[in-house]
Amino acid sequence: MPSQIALVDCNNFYASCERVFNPKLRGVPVIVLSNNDGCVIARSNEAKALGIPMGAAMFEWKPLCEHYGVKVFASNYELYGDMSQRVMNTLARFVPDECLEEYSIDEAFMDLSHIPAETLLEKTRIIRARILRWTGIPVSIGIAPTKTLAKIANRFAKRTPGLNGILPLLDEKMISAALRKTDVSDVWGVGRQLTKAYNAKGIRSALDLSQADERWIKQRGTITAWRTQRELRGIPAMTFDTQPQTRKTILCSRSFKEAVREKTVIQEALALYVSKAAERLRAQQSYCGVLSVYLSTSRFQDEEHNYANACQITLHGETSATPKLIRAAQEALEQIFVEGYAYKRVGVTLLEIIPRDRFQEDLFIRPTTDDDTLSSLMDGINKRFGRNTVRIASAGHSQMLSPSEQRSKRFTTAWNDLVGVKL
DNA sequence: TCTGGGGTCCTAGGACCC
DNA sequence: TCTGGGGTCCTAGGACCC
Repeated sequence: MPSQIALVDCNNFYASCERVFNPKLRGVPVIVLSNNDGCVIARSNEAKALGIPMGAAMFEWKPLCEHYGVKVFASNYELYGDMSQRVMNTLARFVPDECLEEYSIDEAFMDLSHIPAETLLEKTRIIRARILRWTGIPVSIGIAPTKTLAKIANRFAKRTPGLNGILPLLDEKMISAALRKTDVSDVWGVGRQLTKAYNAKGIRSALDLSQADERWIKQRGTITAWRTQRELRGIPAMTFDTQPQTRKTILCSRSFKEAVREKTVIQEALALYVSKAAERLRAQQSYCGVLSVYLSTSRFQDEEHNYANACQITLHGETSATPKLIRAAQEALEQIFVEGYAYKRVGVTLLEIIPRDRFQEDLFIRPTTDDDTLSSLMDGINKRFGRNTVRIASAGHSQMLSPSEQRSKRFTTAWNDLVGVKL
C-alpha cells in the first residue's frame, strides 16, 4: 500500500499568532519584522496582496505600509514558540508518536498511511478544525505518497480557495497535473543554484524534473537532488524523523542596530549570546567540546571597510557551564578583534555537542560538574521567575535586551501579559 | 541611513597512511 | 628516493530550508 504523508503547515504563522490575541487584526494587513526591525519575515494574506515580498527591507516598504495602514510587529519568539507547542500537542492527539515529525516551528509531517483512503479527507478535516478551535491558528494540509509531494499538495491547499485548506494528492493523474503547474524553483530542495542548472537544461516545471534523465541528475548533482527526483516520482527517499532532534550545533548571533566600534560593547553582546546558547545547550541535556566566535562588518559595504573573521576554540573538557564558555568566547574574540572597523554583527556557535548521558568521564580532564550545576540552577530560577532574573554580570544591561515597542505581549508565557476577559 | 537568525546535509580537497 | 594507486579522516564552505 502506498504511503500517505500529510504536511500540516500553519498559514502565515507569525502573523496568525499575532491575530489570535488581537481580533482587531483580522482582515487587515499584518506583517512581522526581523530583529532590529530590519526586514519582513511574515505576512498575512492581505499584506501579501499588497505586494510586500518575504524578506523585504523595511525601510523600502515603510511608506506603503503607512499608506495602507499595515499593522507592523517586531518578532515575539516567546509567543510563537509557545503557540507552536500548542499546535504540535494538538496534532499529537491524533497519531502515535512514531507517526509525527515536528519539522519546523510551523510545520509537521504526519504519517497517515494507516488510515483508510475513504476516511482520509474526513479525518484531516477534523484535525484542521480542531487546531483552529483549540489554538486559533489556521493550517493547510497536503497529503501525498512522499514528503516532497506533500509539500506541493500543501502549496495548492493553501492557494486554492475551493479546497478549504486540504488537498489529498494521491492518484497519478492528479499528481502529474499538480507537478505540471508547479515551477521547478518551487520544489522543496531546489534552490537558486539548482534552478539555474535545471533551467539551462530546459527543466522548467516539477513535472520536467520528475521526468528528467535520472543519470544526468545523479551525475551532475548531489545525492539530495536525486532523492528529490525520486520523491517527485512518488518513491519515498527521505526519512521520517520522529525523535525530537538534539541539535548538533547551536548558534546565537544578532546584528547590531547601528555599527559598533568599541570592543567592550562587542564583549558584552557576545557574553549575552553565549549565555543564551548555553541555556539552549543545557535545555537539551548536552555538553559541547568546541566553541566558535565570528565577527563581521556589514556585508553591504565597500570591500575596503569590510572585515570578517572567526576563531574556533577547543574547550579543555566538554562543558555546558556559562562562565567557562564566556571565558573561551572572550579569548576567541581577542584573536579576531581588530581596532578601527565598524562592526555589524557578532555571534557564537557551539559545536561537538554530546548528550550528557553519553559523557565519558575523562581520567585526566575532570568535567566541571560544579560550574554546570550552578548554571543549571540559574536556568531553574529563570524558568520560575522569568527570563533574565539572574544572569552573568558580563552579559551587561545594555539596551539590546529591551524589547522593541512594537512587540506584542507574551500572552501565553507571562502572567502580566495574560488577556483579561469581561464576563 | 536602512537589508534576520538558526539550522542540516553534502561535497571537495587536503593530510595522512599503506 | 621515488613510484602509484587506494583508502580514511577531517574541515571548510556551499546549498538549501524555515
